[in-house]
Amino acid sequence: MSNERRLGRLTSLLRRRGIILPSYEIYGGVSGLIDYGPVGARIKRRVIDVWIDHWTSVGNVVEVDSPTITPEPVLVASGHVDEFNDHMSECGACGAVFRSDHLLEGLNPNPNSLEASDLDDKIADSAITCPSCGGFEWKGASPMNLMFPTRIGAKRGGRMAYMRPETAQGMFMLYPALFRHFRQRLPFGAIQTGKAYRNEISPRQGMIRLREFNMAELEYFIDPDELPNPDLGRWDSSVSLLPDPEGPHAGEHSMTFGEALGSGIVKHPTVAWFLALTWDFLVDVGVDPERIRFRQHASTEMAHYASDCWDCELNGEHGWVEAVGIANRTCHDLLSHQEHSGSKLLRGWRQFDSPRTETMEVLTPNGAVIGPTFKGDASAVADALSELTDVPDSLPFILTLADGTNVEVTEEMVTRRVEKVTVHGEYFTPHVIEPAFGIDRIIWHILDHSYSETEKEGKGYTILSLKQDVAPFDVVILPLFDKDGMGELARQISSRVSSMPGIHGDLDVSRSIGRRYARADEIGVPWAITVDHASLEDGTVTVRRRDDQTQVRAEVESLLSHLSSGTIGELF
RNA sequence: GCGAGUGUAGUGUAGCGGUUAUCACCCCACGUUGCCAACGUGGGAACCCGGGUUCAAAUCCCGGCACUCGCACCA
Repeated sequence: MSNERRLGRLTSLLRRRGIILPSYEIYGGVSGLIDYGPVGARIKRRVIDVWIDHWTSVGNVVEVDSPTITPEPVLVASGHVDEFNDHMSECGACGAVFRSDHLLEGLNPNPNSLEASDLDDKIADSAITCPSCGGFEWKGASPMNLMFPTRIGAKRGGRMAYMRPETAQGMFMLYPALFRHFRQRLPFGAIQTGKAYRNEISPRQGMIRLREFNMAELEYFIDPDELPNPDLGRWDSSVSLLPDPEGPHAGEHSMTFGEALGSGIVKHPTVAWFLALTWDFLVDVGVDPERIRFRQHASTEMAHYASDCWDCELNGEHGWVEAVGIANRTCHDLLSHQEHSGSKLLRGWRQFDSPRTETMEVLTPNGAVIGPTFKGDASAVADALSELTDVPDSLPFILTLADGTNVEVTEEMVTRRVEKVTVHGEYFTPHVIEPAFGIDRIIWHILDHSYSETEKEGKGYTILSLKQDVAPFDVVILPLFDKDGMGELARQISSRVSSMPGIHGDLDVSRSIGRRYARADEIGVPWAITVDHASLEDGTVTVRRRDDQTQVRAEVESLLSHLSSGTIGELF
């Protein structure tokens, strides 16, 4: 079976069986948008459920949910409005499109900060020709915003907004509530799953680059001065790491997460811990461990907010694809939101082990002199004195007020004193470690890695070996024939299975038994229960295991209890 | 966004100016069948969208949309 067509056959299967399909197909389809069909939606739901369980079980992580519509100022503060507004120049001769600032690379100190007209002028002044055809017929530079703009409010007065390009900002907005929820004690984290939107120029590769996609992000807030000491010993197998190609460890390494942290390749212990937890999650949902690797961003490709960034890449039909990004965003976001919004709630409190007594020299203003001397400015002078950190050794001296004016402060105006203050702690801006998961890309690789084309009695046979946790159905119930009461018994069992919490069963009565096994194998149902003639007499059924197609006979009651406890495997 | 190629039932395809639009899988009903895509009979389902050329268009031309590949883009 030819390997280059495997991608096509897998895509056909996904469409045929209602897993992944193009959106709005009867209207011609829209590039970059996909539907999860009846089977795919179930897989997606379960992948997300596993993800939420995985992170909330860390303990100090809670789930939140915030809007996808985001007011512009939030995204100005986060840097997305600038970062997503690259100007593009189009060659009028050959139609090629380039980033305007890339054309000016090396000719202008900071081309990224220029307006469209400035860019056009610079390109004209520098006589830059089209790298593609050598022509000189540039059309005007125009901004290409990768966010979907919208307005909040009807008619003209609406506020400018964008569909969120990531879920993270919503969690930063909730920081004050989280800080209260966790009783003002770091570290803690918030997770959120949901849609994010990026108006990609040309989405390609099926569900790898989408315009509307499913993200799952954790923002984990830490005190940068407290380095945790996570126990990485339980991850004892080696993983593939590709450190910064411009750094001292360039090249591919195979080592444990503990070794990666110990050697300094991974800089922060929390980052190392999250790399390990990410690996666990991916393996749990059925990604092939041999096709996972972690790649560190070079400092030149780092996102605008990150100080250390690792991509978790998965290998499949589209090559190595970034599926998870784990970034140390430091205090960038909270600090920027603090500056833009003026809020003082975006900080943590660091309690000292024991209160510190600090003695400091202060100059206490002498109102009787300052008042008459400075009149209206007197209170500004008093304020400036109280904020003085370095008290001058000698008087008089020149004091700079908040509005920038300088005044002379003489001996009579102040009293020099030594003050003792007891400080119990200090405010700081927490740092954020963010694992961001592209759910669609992960689902793609689960499907890719689970899809196997085998032979059965000389004919091609397809199995999707999904883990039970992410399979669309836990079990399919099949009467051997839909007659003699076998169909009725199967329906009874099916309705009992359906009432079991967290268990999904499917009933299939049409066509031959072999065909129904094949249909179930093709969408990854791990177990099949068959009701046959013996079932009518002694209350037993057969249980078939998808992965090796073996069957055992079991009592219905015992089978159902194994099903609810997730231990069907013990029957074999 | 540019260039090239490709769009036919749910899937894979044949047809390349005039066919009742081919074949297979598929799906449904009935029959048959004592466990792995069995069989019989009957049935269902398609020319991407819009314009043009022509007596006649799935077929030729133009535009749009989508997919694949290359270039560019991918915070």
